[in-house]
Amino acid sequence: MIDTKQRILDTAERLFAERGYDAVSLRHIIAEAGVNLAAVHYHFGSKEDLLGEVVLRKIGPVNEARLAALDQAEKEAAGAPVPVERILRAFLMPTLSVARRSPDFAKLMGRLVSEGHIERLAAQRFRPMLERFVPALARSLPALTREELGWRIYFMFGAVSRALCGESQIWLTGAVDDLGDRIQRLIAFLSGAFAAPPARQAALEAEQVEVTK
Amino acid sequence: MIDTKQRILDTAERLFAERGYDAVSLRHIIAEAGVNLAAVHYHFGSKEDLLGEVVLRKIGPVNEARLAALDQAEKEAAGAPVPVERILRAFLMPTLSVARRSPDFAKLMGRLVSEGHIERLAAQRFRPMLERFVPALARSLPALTREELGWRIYFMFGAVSRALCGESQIWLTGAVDDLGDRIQRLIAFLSGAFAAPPARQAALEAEQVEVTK
DNA sequence: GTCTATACTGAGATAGAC
DNA sequence: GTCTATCTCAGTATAGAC
Repeated sequence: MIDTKQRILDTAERLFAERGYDAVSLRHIIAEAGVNLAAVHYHFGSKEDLLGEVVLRKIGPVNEARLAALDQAEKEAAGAPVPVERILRAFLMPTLSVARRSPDFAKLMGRLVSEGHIERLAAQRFRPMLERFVPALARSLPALTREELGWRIYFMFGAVSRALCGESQIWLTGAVDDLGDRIQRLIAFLSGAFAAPPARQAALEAEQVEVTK
Repeated sequence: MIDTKQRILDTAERLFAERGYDAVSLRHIIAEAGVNLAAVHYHFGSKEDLLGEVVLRKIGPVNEARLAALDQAEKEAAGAPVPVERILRAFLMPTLSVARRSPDFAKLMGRLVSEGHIERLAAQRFRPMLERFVPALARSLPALTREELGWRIYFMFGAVSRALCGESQIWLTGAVDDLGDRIQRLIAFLSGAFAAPPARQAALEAEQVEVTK
């Protein structure tokens, strides 16, 4: 078959999205795709590289939509700093858009972010997008040092991954579980988080709570 | 040996903390502990259950310290709602305290949180602590519905896990990497996040950014 | 260049002897 | 309680057919 590679990619994407990376073996994939095990390694090299190609194929359009949304927001701001919430919307709404079409993929993305795979897998695809968003945020948040902002963005990804792949809130029961709602709540959460005054360095040594072993 | 179980626990804790759950095989553990492979399954049932016992053993004192710190904060508040930042300190400082003594364990905790293992493993150990912290937060944040607060706490854990186990910030170079600093920054970040006004439900349908496939 | 068949190593788990 | 032997299943590597 000339489309062996495509069939592997499509099947892998579906299975990874449905059940997660670790839970899906290459043998599951090849069985459903109707190809040989070694073909996977021939075309992709390894299971992790296969995951990488699955992700990269989807992440490109998302990041382009993010950049387009940021362009639009900056045009509307007409030279003034773009409100943080507006920047966050530009960043998160394309995710929601993709998630609506393939909800499982959003879960996979969340899982990959939380497991730290994304940074390694898609660094080159994220960089151009981040190189626009980080300065935009920096402009809108002049009170933050670059370092402080960097950490906040880092923390942000943790919260984003929860919004994307989270399912069980052990302390809540029977909560409505619409991804759109979650993203809205996330944007409110992050807007406040970025707007917070920077950490006081002096506070570090101030308090020492000891855990008695 | 009568201390086979202890030796397995101690060795597993060290290796899991140093290299992560997935990266450590039972065969690594038994080799270093000098016990038989089947002994692990006899005493713990499975690798995951072993991880559970390792975590539970450490998490108890941390949560007790958290509760004690919250008690102290409430005493100081003398009946008034405790400031959110104070509650966050009560929650996060014991983590820092443990992390200072065993930095690798903090990383393991962060990893487990981000992978969603913690909720399942330590639900019963977290519940009593959360049943104090959630109402305390609710009192200090009357503008938030219980649901909104629940999601914010959920998002919080995502950010916490990044602070605990994060290492590489792909868009920053040469950042100082002290865990105490990270926690301080995290507290500032979360203080703002919790204080943010609640998400407007109406906003959900307002904006539709399409990703052109 | 593509793909198949098969083998290799290491993982977690288990049955049963002692 | 402990240990040997073995099972199934994973990801990976390679030789060779087309």
